[in-house]
Amino acid sequence: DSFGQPAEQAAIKRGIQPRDWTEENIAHMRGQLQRLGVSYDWRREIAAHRPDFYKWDQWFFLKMFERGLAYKRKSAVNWCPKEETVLSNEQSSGGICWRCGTPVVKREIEQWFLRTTKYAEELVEHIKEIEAGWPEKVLKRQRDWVGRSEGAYIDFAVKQHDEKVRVFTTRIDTIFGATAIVLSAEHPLLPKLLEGSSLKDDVMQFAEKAKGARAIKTEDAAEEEEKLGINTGQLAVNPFNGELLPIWVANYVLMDYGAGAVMSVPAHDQRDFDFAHKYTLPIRQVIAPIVHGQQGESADVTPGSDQSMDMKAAFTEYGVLVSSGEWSGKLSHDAMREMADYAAERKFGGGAVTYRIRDWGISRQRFWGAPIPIVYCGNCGTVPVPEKDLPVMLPNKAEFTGTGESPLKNVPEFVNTVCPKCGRPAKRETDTMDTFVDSSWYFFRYTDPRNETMPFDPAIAAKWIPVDQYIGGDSHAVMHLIYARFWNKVMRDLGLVKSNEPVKRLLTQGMVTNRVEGTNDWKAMSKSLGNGVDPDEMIRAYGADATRMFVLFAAPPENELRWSETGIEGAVRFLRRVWTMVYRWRDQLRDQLKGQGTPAAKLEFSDAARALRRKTHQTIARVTDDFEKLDLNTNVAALMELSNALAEFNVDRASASPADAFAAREAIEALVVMLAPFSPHVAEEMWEGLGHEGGLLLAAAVWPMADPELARKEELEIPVQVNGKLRSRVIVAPDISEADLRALAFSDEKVSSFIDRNDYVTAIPVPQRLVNVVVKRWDERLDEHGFDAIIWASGEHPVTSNRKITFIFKEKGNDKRVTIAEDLIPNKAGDQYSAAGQVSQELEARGIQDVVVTLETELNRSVIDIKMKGESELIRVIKPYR
RNA sequence: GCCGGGGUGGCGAAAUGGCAGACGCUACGGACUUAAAAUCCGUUGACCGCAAGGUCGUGUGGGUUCGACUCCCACCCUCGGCACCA
Repeated sequence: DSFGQPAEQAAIKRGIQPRDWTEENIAHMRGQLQRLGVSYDWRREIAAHRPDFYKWDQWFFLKMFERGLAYKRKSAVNWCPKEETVLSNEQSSGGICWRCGTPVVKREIEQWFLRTTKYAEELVEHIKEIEAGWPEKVLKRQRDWVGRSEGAYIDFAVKQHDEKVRVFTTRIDTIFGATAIVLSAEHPLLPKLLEGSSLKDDVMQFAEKAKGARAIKTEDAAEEEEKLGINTGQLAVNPFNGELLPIWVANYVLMDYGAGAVMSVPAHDQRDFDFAHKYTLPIRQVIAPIVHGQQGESADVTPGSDQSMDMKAAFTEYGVLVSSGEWSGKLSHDAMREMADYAAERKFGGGAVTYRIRDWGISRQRFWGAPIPIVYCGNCGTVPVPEKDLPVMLPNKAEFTGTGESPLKNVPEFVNTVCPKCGRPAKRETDTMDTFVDSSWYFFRYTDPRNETMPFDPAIAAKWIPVDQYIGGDSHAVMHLIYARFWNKVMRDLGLVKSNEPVKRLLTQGMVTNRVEGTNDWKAMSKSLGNGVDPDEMIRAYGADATRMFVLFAAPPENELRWSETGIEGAVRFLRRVWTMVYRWRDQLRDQLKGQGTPAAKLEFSDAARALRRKTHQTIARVTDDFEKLDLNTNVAALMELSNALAEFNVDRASASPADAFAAREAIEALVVMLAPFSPHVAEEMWEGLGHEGGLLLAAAVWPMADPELARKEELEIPVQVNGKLRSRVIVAPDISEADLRALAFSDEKVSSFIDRNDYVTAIPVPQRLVNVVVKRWDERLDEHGFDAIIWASGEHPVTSNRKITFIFKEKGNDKRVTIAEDLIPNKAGDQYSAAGQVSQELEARGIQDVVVTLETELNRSVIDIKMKGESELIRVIKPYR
């Protein structure tokens, strides 16, 4: 993306030609990227400023021109009246010329536009095709940028004129509350309406002033500006009720959105409300909030009256219509639909969709961009340059004065040409294209970079496009990424691509920022701020591999990375450790490396070797998966873990047995291969060190495959919680059943120590993860369930070594204790049932329903289950036999 | 003002609703060294305890859940975007 401002600025400042400056930079950066080992396919390098590329910018322009997608119209630019030049937004910041301090004015000049508005609907609609792969924050900003909004147009007839004022509203349901019509200062109808009016001069003067004020307001967020207006003295007719409304002109109505005019409904729009307050226009409430079926009162409120005091702000929500003729009593949403239909039937309006997106102005009064391929002929007018004459070449040299005018204007060989139609002398367009034009489609050119007859061959592009993964900063969330989507749709309609969207997955990469010296600000590195870090210096100090690894390890890619060199030593150390292992172990692993070792199937692996192999295969699986998700930082962490595991698996053992050697070789080879994407140079060296010299380069080696069988854990250490707090751990087989896991938790000694004799206990086993033993007091638990009585398990613990169980009920609000079951000895099957049965009976006798009691004895424990009403879960009293 | 992202040790950061702090940096202690650097070993969320161990802890307050950094509600702070879009 080599066209644009910086090259031209350098030309102005240093008297160097943009082309030379640009080519120098490209060469420099190419060198840096290569030194970093970034493996692009350099045969596909392209640059926007080279004629074989910008020729196609021009070609696309011509195609759009043919189809009416490129057109010219007058449009405002920032203009310094003293220097008579166009200023960029930055140059006119604060409303004054950056050089001479003269107040900036808006000036209308002819400019070229691309009709992005034609694709407004698709730009919203097709979001659903990409939303799975794009960050929500980007999609949100794109939706806002397009700014689709549904509403209605309404035409208001102007009294005593044969004219209509059209307004757009999203709240047609409030139309009975309209108390004025407000036009933009730039409204084209304004002069006509004022003809012959005594107010003409005053109003036009106001309009001029309002326009001027707007011009000065540049991007330096004009503070909440006061709403100013003037009554034109004209009246408009509300088509819904025939009411006459005064027509005003005001500074807060934008010409280039909707219809350039609004109906003012002070009661239900905050801006209209503010305006009405200032100019004491009536405020009439026609929407009432829906409150418990009650409908609010409607009221005509004039400022100063009691009612207007009540209303501190507009009520902008939906509600119920009041004082709205036949629509009174309807809900906003129904009314909106019906009223739009009503207007359509009577032909004074109807439902409509508007968009906030504007056509894309691509004219730049600059040198360093693709010339717009247009010729102006005194005879034939605006004539497109024929395709065969492309590219329209930028001249090699120009004068850079920095006055703000296109330097092309002062290159006669460029400007003077002949008309392609009639052959008479003619002049070229001297504006060049916005650089976003280049960036809108450059990646398509990668697929077919040297094509001389087309921008790219559709058949070749079809293999690559849509892009699987696009990476860019979120500063491009709207401009570039909207234009690229627009361009894709244009190309689709030209038959060049099939898909609606150019990019399936988008990663918005975070900036690498650095402190700006002398401040506390962290800003993206840049030359002008002097906070850059030279990659070459990093490479010199730490090497390309450690630099790469550190940057990828330090934070996830979408985070901002605040630059700091503390930490990069860690990457150096890590690589050095792996390096040392490779060269220290290569002799012990020699047979394995030569492929002469015993095959794995015939080897007996020790526990440690099996553990190492497990780690190896787990790491392969994790790294492979994390690459797919672009979780590169955790990816590096995984490699470090494998390296740590290898270091623990020490070298003497590796030399001791073929099985250990096998495991070590497997681990270290996998590690080296997986290291390659991060640190390619050192990995390649290590690969050679592992005995692959003369064979395939590591860059061409096969990515290791994870064997799930080997990655599987042989046993698991399962944490045991009591009431959510970690208390113990048990070692289990990975396929242990829930029941066994539960039993194991109950029998754990540490767990038992948290269980009081009068508690009841249950457990939530989560296979592979943990067990949570829930211990509660019986009374709490029963209370929660609304039982009338409290059970105590008393005397000896419910099932004890002497196997005596005693249940005691304590009635609520009564201290009397009632023993319901005593001396139950669950010994044989029959006894169990009778014991359980006895408890059930007693419970029922006391009016406690829905309780199922079972009693079971297992090898080393006894359990009483009591099933509470409405619960599937068992509450257990449990005690292991001693 | 509206919209969006984010708030976890001294720092960068991990954690399909299931052991908070993986991995690394820093710092501290130790080994090696005449010494330093490098390297290696150990400690490193806070608090209590000689220890075993315990208590607290993911911005704040509530909620859901056997269980919440993770889900829900309200609020605070912060970064970013938009800012008269009818």
